[in-house]
Amino acid sequence: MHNRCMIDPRLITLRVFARCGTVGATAELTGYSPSAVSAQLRELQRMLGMQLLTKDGRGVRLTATGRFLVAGSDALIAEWESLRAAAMKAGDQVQSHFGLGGFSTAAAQLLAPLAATLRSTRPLLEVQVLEANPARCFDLLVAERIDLAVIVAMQSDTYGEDDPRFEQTVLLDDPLDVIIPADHPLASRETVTLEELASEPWITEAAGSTYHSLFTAAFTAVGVTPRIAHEAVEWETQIAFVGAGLGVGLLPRLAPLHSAENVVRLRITGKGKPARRIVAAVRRGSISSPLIQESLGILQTSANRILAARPEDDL
Amino acid sequence: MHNRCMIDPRLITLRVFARCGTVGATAELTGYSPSAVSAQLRELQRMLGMQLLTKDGRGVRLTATGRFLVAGSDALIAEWESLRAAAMKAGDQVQSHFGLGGFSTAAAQLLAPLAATLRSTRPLLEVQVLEANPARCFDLLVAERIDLAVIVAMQSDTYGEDDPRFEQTVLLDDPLDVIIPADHPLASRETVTLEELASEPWITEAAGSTYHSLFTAAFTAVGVTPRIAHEAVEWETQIAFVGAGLGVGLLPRLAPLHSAENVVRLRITGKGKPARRIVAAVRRGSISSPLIQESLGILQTSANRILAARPEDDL
DNA sequence: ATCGATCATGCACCTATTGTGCACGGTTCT
DNA sequence: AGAACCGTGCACAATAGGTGCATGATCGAT
Repeated sequence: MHNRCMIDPRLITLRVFARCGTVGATAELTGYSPSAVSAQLRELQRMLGMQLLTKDGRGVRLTATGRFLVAGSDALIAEWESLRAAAMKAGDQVQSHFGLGGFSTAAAQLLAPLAATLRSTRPLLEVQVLEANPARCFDLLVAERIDLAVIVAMQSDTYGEDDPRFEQTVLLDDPLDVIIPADHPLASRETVTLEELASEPWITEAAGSTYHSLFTAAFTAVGVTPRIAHEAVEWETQIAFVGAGLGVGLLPRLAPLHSAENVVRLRITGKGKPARRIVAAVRRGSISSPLIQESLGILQTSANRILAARPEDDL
Repeated sequence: MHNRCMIDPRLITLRVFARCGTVGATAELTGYSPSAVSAQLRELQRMLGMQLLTKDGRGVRLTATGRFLVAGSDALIAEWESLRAAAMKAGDQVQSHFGLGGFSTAAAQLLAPLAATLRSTRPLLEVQVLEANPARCFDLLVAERIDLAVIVAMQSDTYGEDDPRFEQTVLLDDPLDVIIPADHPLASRETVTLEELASEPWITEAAGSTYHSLFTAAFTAVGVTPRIAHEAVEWETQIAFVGAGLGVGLLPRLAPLHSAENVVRLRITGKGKPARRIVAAVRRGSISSPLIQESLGILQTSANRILAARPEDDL
């Protein structure tokens, strides 16, 4: 937790609060206790001589001044990250701690190799990996709990693609496959189109959950409205449902099917080739840091290796 | 000492160290003990994972990385000052502490009225005034011990007129007068030229001291090389020397002659009208802060009042 | 060459900041 | 009315961060 420095940690806490709106959630995200967050915010106001928060029902809310300060602090944070990165580069220095974040399949296939490589090339560096969904990864970046995140790009309602707080780099596009029961009439095919599966009962994530938008986007692209029969939270569960003959589903190429019985994975053809875009995100300004640069290189290498293992028409 | 905040105080300490070069001097300027400064710098290096200092003889010296960091931090500090000022303005907030610095005559004629006015208009604000020479005022600004300084502009070897760390505002030009013994042949005149006094024995500050450059600049402008007979540290002493008939001297209009016996003050005419320029200096970015703005207004008013009391040909 | 001056730093110690855990009061929803 | 939730105040504990003194290293002057 030594990462929170240089810029007063209380300001970082305020930024996290601005994101999640309650003291409790801020505490959870920053790793402090609620009382600590409360005390920090109070102290910050006292120190700056500004009223940043107002009572609002049973919670608290940012004042106009508070929102102004948070908005303006983006540039300040970026300035510092940039200076730090430049100094690290100029001085050929090494940092001691590096926090990584990512979702499960990314963690397995991209972050794990990255961590392993870094561990061998930089033995002094203590690498910490946190598994978290994309939205939380952004939160953790803001909270300075992690320094680099590998996530699925999504037009989140809270974090845009060009958010001034981050810089994002595309690593690879991960196509979505169809999984169907082994005894399904189409199971012997190599490829299918979504149109062919339009009338099937679909299994997906709950609406509003992390990757649900991938599902809807895929069908929107081809103008088909699927019938959602079942909902699952984990890929594993979804696979099991498909194996039990409850319906069909979409599964990203990177998500392993393991040796699931009774389930077949088919590539999707047709005009809409659904895919999820996997990107690396860092705090704005920090991208020129040598460690970040090296990490992005390693990630890109892993991504390229994955791409190289695919049939050409899939790239 | 709550003023040092937001940006890690250790970085401020590093900046002060970069200015004065030794741990001891940094300690004196910042108000810490030498051990504290040493510990801070050590901790800063550990935290950033950068080597900022190297042993150099019996002292320490900045590494290239250290210099880089210090240079880059100018923009960071300015960014924060700017954000803070904007937030104060946007939120119509008040700060609780305000540090002023200036040299003696400025303190008497400009800072004292300013402090008095602020005390009445903003009773909650605790104003602290520090008397210090211009170079030290800049140091104190960097060290964040003061927020505004009223000084004599000078082409210092360490702080230039367009230093990226400060913003300066001209308040007024304070002409230099000649003081001569009352029994001097020229004492009955209203005005003199420096050429007329070229052969007189001059009394001045010690070479290298704060305002000595004013003296040399005045004579350089008219191409005369004065004979320096005596040296004094304080204006009072200089006046006493003149009163004792030891020679003649230059005295800024703002410096009071009190009721010194045997001494006459004469205006200087001729092509070179020597003057010292009095300016207000603040940390870059902070100039748009409401409190700074109000202070500058008050100072300008005081300055205008002083100017208005002068004969027209002297403005 | 020696002695004193200067400078940075380590150590013992102390203080004050800043964290946690728990209890409490206010607010909203049912 | 009651339950759930949210923020905050308080006692207490840990730790960051300060001072003062002693020490070692280096430089300059005698």
